[in-house]
Amino acid sequence: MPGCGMLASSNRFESNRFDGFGVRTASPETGYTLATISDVARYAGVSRSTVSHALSGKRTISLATRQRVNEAVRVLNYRANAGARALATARTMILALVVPFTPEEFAPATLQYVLVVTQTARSLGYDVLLVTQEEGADGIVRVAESNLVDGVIILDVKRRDPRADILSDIRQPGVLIGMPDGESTVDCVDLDFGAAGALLIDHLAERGHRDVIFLTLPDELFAQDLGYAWRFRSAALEQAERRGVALSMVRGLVDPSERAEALGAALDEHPTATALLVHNDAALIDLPQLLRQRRIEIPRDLSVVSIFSEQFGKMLALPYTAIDTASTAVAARGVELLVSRLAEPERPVVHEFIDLVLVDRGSSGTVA
Amino acid sequence: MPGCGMLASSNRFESNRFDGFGVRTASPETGYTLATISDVARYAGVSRSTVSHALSGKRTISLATRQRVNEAVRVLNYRANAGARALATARTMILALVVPFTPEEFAPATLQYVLVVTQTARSLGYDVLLVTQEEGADGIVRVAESNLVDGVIILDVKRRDPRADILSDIRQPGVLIGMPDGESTVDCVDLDFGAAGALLIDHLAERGHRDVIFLTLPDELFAQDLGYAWRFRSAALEQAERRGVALSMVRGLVDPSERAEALGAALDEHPTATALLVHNDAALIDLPQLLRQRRIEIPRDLSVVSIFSEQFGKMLALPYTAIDTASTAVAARGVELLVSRLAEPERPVVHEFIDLVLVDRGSSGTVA
DNA sequence: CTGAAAGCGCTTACAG
DNA sequence: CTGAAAGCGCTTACAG
Repeated sequence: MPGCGMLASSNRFESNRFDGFGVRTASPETGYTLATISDVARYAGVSRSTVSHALSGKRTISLATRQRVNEAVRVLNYRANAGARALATARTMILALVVPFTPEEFAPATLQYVLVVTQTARSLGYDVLLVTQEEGADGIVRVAESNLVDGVIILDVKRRDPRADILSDIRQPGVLIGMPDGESTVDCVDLDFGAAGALLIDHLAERGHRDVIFLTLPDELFAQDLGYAWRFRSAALEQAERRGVALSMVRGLVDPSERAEALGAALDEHPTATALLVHNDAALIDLPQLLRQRRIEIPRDLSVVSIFSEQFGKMLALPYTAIDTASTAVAARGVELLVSRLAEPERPVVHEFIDLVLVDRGSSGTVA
Repeated sequence: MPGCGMLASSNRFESNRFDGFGVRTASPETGYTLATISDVARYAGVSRSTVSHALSGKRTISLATRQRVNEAVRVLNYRANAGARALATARTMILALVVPFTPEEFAPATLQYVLVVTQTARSLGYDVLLVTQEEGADGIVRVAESNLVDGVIILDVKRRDPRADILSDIRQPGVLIGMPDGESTVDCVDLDFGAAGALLIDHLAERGHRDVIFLTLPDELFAQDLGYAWRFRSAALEQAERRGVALSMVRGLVDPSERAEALGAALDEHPTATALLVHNDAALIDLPQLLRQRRIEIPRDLSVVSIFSEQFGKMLALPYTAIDTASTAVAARGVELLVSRLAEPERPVVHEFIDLVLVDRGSSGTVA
C-alpha cells in the first residue's frame, strides 16, 4: 500500500492551507496521522510555545489566544505525544507496580491492590505499568534505568526485601506497600499487622478466653519472609503469653483438600478451646462447613475472630468479628506517598500504619 | 541542595576527560545522571549512529567496534531512554490492558488474565500499562491518542462491546480476549463457550441423563452482556432441547448467603434430577458443603459437571469433571495475536477459539 | 502577553 | 563498515 504509511507526514508543514493538518481522514483504511503541537499552533495562528503554555497554564495567556488555542485543539483533536513530553520534561507520568505472583497467596486481595493502585494513580495523573515478580529485580531496574517510569510501587513486602534495596540504586523514588524490618530508607505504608494480632488476642482475653486455637498462614508464606505473616503471628504469640492465653498454633496448608482436613483435625484435637483465631483466607473458605459438620455453633460453642479484607468477606459472607485488612486504604495511601515524594523529593521518609478497624459481627462470646 | 539537581547535566559534553560521563556517583545522596548514547559513543570513540546500530544489530558492525561499544555500555551502565526511543521510532513497546472491575465476577480468574498477559507481553518485548474499566473508553482513547501504547488488549468482552468499536477510531491495533457477537473487525480469541455448553450437555446425555439442573451465572453478569455467559447458556439450552434433556435453570445469586440458600433450595426442589451442570465459580465454593449436608454422593446420587479455570479448581480442590477455561492459553494467545498484528498490520482478522479440554474427574456417572 | 530557538535522547535515511 | 545530520514532538529558559 504505497504512499499511505502512517508516518508519511514529511511535508505536512510545507503548505499553509488548512487542509494540510494532521487530522483523521474519513476512512481508517487509508491511515491517518495525529495532530502535533505545530499543527495546533498553525491553526490557531500562534507559536508552539504559546500553545504549550496555554495548555499547561504555566504562564498567563490572553483570553483570546487561549480560546483560539482551545478551539484548534478541539478541531484537530490534539493530544500531546507522551514520549515527546517525557523526553522534554524528564517525567513520564507512569508508575511501575511490581505485582506479586504467589500461588500460595489468595488472588482476590492481590487484584484489589492492583485495581486500587491503578485508580488512585490515575486520579493523581499517573498511569501504571505492571512489572511481574517473574522479571523481579531486573524488571525494576529495567523500567527505572530506561526512564520508563517516575516511581516504583512494591507489593507483598518481605521483612528483608532485596527489592527495597534496589530502590536505592535507581534514580526514581519508591514506596513499599507493606513494612520491611528495620529502618527502611524508603516510604512505606501498611496495616499494623503486629498491633492487629495483639488486638485480637486482647479482644479474646477480655472476654475470658484462655484456651485458643490459632490458625496461621501456610509455612510457604512464612518461608517467603512476608512481613505481614510474621508480624501478625509473632505479636499474637507474645500478647497471648502476656495475657495468659494458651495459644495452640495450627499451620495452614496450601493444598486445599489437606487444608480442610488438617483444620478439622485441629478442631477435634482441641475440644477445650473456647476460641479460634484465624489469619488465613483459604481456611476461611473451609471453616463454615467444618464447623457445621461438627455442629459447633458460633459463638455459643466457639468464638471466632479473624482478619481479612472487606472484599473477601463480602464474597463469602463471612460472619466473623474481624479486623479489616483495609487493602483499599493501604494501596491508595501508598500511591499518595509516592506521588507526594515525587513532588517533594527531600521530605522525610515516612513509615505509616493505617488505622486498625475491628468489625464486630457477633462471632465472639464471653467465657464464664 | 543547590547544584545537585538530577538534571544538572548541561555541560556534560564540554569535557573530553573520561570522568565527565554520566555514570552514577558513589553516593545516591548527591544524585546522578544516566549515561546517554552520546556518552557511550564518546567512551567507545565512535559515532552515536554506530552505537545505535551496534546495539540494534540493524547493520553490520566490525567485531572490534562492537566490542568497544559493548564495553562502553557495560562501564557506563547505559540503557536507552524509553521516551526518546519511542519518539524516534513511533513505537513505545507498551501495550494497554483494559482490566475489568466487575464485583460480581470472580477475582482469581481476572488476576490470572492480568498476570499471563503481562508475562507473555514481556516475553515478546512489550510492557503492559493498565487501564481501568472505571476510566473506560476514555482511557483507551487517551493512552492511544497520546501514543503511550502500541496496542490495546480488552478483557471481559461483551456481546456488543462499545470498547471494540473504539478500537477502530484509534491508530493502534487491538485484540479482544473474549468473543463479541457478529463479525468483529478486530482480532479476538476466546474459549468456545458455546461449544463448551453443548459438549457438557452431550457428555451428560450420552450417560443417560434426561433431568438436569443447570446452575448459571447471576443475572448481573448477563445484564452486563458478557459474551461467555450468554453463549454458554444459550448453547446448553439448545443442545439440551436437541438431545431431549430437560434442563431446569437455576440462576446464581451475587449475595453469598442468599447464593448458597438458593442453590440448596434448587437441589431440594429437583429431587428427580440426576445431574447438575454448573457455570458459576461462586456456586462451586458452596456446592461441596450443600451436597454433604444433603448426603448427596457424587456421582452415585448426582452427577456434576462444570467449567472453571485450572487455578480456581486447584484453589478449592474441586473434584468435578469439567472443561478448563484455559485462561492462561487464551490470555497468552491474545497477546500473541496483538503482537503479530503489530508486525503485520495487513494480515487478515482472526477469530480464534482455543481448543476445549474436558477433564474427567469421575464426577459424572451413568443413568440406567 | 508572546515568539524564536535550543534541547531532551534516541533512530535512520543519506553519503561515503 | 562508519559518520554527520536531520528529525521525532514536546517544554522551557531567554528575549522582547
